[in-house]
Amino acid sequence: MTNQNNEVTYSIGELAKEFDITPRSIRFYEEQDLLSPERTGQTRIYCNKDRVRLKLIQRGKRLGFSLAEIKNLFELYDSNANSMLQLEAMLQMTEQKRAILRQQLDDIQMLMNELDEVEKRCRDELADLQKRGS
Amino acid sequence: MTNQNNEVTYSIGELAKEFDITPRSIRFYEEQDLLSPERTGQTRIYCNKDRVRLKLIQRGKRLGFSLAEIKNLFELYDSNANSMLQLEAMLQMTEQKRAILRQQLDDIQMLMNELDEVEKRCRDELADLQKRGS
DNA sequence: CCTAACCCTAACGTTAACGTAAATCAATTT
DNA sequence: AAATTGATTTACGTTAACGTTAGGGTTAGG
Repeated sequence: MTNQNNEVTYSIGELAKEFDITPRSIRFYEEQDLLSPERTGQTRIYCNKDRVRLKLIQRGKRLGFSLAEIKNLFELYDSNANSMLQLEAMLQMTEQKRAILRQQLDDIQMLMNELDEVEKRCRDELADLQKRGS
Repeated sequence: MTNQNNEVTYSIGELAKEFDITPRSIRFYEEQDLLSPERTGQTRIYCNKDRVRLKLIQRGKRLGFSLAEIKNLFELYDSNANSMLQLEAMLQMTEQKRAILRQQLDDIQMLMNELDEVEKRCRDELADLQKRGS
């Protein structure tokens, strides 16, 4: 659907289906101030910004971030800091998040290497079995 | 300390301090079958393998894995599969985990890009303020 | 002998992120 | 008109990963 400004809108059910989550979750995110959809009477109307946010929420969760941290990132992104102090605080925040991401990159790299080993051992065993078997 | 085989051992307190967690957590991991330390009477004695596992647990948690998934990875690694079926199941598992890690890599890349943007906007603002201020 | 610093078990409490159930309302469909 | 479909609020239930408290044992030092 579209609203009065000809923007695309979504119902809670549509978004739930698209992102494979329940309406309950979407309402919960709103309760936690991660979303703030319009209303038509009682029913919620989601715009494209809300949809993008849902995507970001999923991404954050895949990285093991809590909803509070994700909200924090939203505020970082939306923030219109105007004082030097605020701006410097923001730079600190971005650097902090960056550190976490770097750590995760390291972690992933190491885990991948281990998976390589497991897989190699596994393939060796398989080859061995086939040799014996034939 | 060292045990009868001249291997290095640790008390629960030492490991707790080293990894900056509580003894409670370490005992909980044992309850969940992620650790299985020796005992001397009632008190737990941890060897180097246990220490390594704790490191892996931390890493898994940083990536947002549940303790059950981490245990799963341990089993993957320790497993001495011998049948073709088991081996193929293991290869499936490693590929599955790999897919998750690839997804996380993508997620991290995108988040990093966004942080870049936030930071850039921030620096521009700061430069602007300083120009005005001087 | 007493205290401090460790260790232990047992068991209830807590927080995050929803799940689930009940009761209601509005718009279609049959 | 009755029933289905999809929305709403309210509120209690659930799971994971510990935190916390209570009660008790043992070894080193003063």
